Amino acid sequence: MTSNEDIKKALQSLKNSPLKTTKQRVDIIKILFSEGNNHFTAENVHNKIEKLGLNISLATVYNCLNQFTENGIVKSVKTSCNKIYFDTNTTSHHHFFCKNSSTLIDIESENIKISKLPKIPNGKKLDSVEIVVNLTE
Amino acid sequence: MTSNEDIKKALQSLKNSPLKTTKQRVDIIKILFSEGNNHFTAENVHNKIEKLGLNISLATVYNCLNQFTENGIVKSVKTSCNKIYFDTNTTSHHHFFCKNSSTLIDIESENIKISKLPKIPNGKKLDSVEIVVNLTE
DNA sequence: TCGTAAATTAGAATTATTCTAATTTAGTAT
DNA sequence: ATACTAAATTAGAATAATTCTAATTTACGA
Repeated sequence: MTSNEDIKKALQSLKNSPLKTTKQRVDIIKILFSEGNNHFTAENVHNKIEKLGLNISLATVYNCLNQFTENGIVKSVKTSCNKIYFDTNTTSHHHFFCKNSSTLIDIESENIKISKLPKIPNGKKLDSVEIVVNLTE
Repeated sequence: MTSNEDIKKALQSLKNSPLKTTKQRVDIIKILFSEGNNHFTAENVHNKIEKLGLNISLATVYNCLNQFTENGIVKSVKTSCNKIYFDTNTTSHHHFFCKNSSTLIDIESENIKISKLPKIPNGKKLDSVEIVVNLTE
């Protein structure tokens, strides 16, 4: 799929969500989805915004990314480096995390298999399984 | 194993490490290992210290926990709630994380199995695999 | 076009953690 | 025992990522 199609799809998701279609949100979606599947921190996105000469405050970037996450437009990933990454791949998948370069790389579901899961403790429900394969260089 | 034995073992590890055996470190070890395997944030440990009427600064708690981690006396676990937990279980294992109560529960290695791992990207080395099974209530 | 709830914003606040630099201490050598 | 020195402790400042506040602006249905 070309990045143009990705952008169109994400903009459509935005329209289908209860979120209003503002200039800022459209710009942020264009930045997020212009490179295919990718991982961004709020800071990353804000830097791109500044490079493009756009004017969107960091608070808005955080607001948008959080609301995009709540509405299934992006996914958030917590890593061992205390930063939240936002992932344009919203399918169920896992990650490599390179500790040296603080880089995330997707692991598609079919490339990793769990063959045994422990019993879920009483009174709790399974929410999700997150696998991070940590790498060094 | 009784908690007394756990404490003794941990104090022995401290002696075997290059770290000096200070009153503060001994007190912190006693707190950590008095309940068997457990998970603590630095704040948790500091609260217990205050309840016991001891006087150890939060900075020292952080210093000690980090050095204990470097020296294999405890293990650190990062969770999706941006806090570092310190785990008295230093064996290779995984975790349940309950999002509602921010509680960690150990999953012993034998109770979870990965049967397929993806190819490690070129130029990188496998460091560790972390599995977190997220739960809700 | 208006009205209103939602969005944006700058900057302050918060939270967890680390740093700084002065003081104290542990453990070794004398 | 004593003195020495590197390591440890400490209070408080600093940092970093993120969230909050409250004032202003905007989207969009009536």
